[in-house]
Amino acid sequence: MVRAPCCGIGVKKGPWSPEEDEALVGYIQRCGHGNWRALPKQAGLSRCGKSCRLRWMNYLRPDIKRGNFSQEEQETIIRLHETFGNRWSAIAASLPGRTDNEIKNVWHTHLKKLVSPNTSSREPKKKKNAGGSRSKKASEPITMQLDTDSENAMFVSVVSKAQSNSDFSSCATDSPTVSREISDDARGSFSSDAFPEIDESFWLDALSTDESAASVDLPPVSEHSNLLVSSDSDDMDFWLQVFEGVGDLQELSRI
DNA sequence: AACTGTACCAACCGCAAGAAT
DNA sequence: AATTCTTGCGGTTGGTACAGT
Repeated sequence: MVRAPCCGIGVKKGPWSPEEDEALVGYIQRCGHGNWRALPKQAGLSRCGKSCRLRWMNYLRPDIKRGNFSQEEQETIIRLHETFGNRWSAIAASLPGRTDNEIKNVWHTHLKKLVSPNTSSREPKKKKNAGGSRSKKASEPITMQLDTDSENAMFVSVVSKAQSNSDFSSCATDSPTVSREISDDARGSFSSDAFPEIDESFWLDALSTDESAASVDLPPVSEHSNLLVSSDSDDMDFWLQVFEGVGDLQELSRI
């Protein structure tokens, strides 16, 4: 079968400008994204639909949670990677607000180093930055601490001495509001400068009025837990506790 | 202060699956 | 049933910031 070329000549590539973001967000807010291929033309963008979709899904979506990954999220990724391998979308489905692309990046830049190199069998191929690099941050001593006493007894704390208060904040555990703050900060200049009119209410409105936006809402975490552990009942209790904890944090972060 | 190398992240590319015709 | 179209996914790359020398 012949696949139509994604991007024709004259289609812009590279980083998105604030104006383009604004056009894309504005269009999706008004009309949704029923047809990604037709969207760029209708929105007045010189981008291919694929690029628009990626930008929306990975950055502009209102439910994106930006900022550092909490220890719980990191641990969840590690454990889910044990189950799913490189099925990033499946892992992302269990981490509300996180994108597969972001998880993939975090895995390759941080978490992969935490697990045994032997687990690379799950990764079919890799050609770039295959170790041997002089690490500034991630190669700091890492401790995997199993907490057997606290309420979060099933969490394995992944702690980097250098990252504990830099790369990876403990936002989700320290304060449920911090992730929101980080998210807002991390949205960068366009949301606060180029998009002064887009505030929290905008995203809430977009979520409530745009059915397409609503379609990306993730089902309750507890539903995922059933799927996740269906093949490994030994982990059932673990994941129930993990996702209950994450779910609670998500709820709190919305307050 | 300048240079070099690494880490990080956003974005692109190609493939595959599912939907539509 | 076959073909075409669209979307979604995973792998990979390029640019930038920053730490180390």
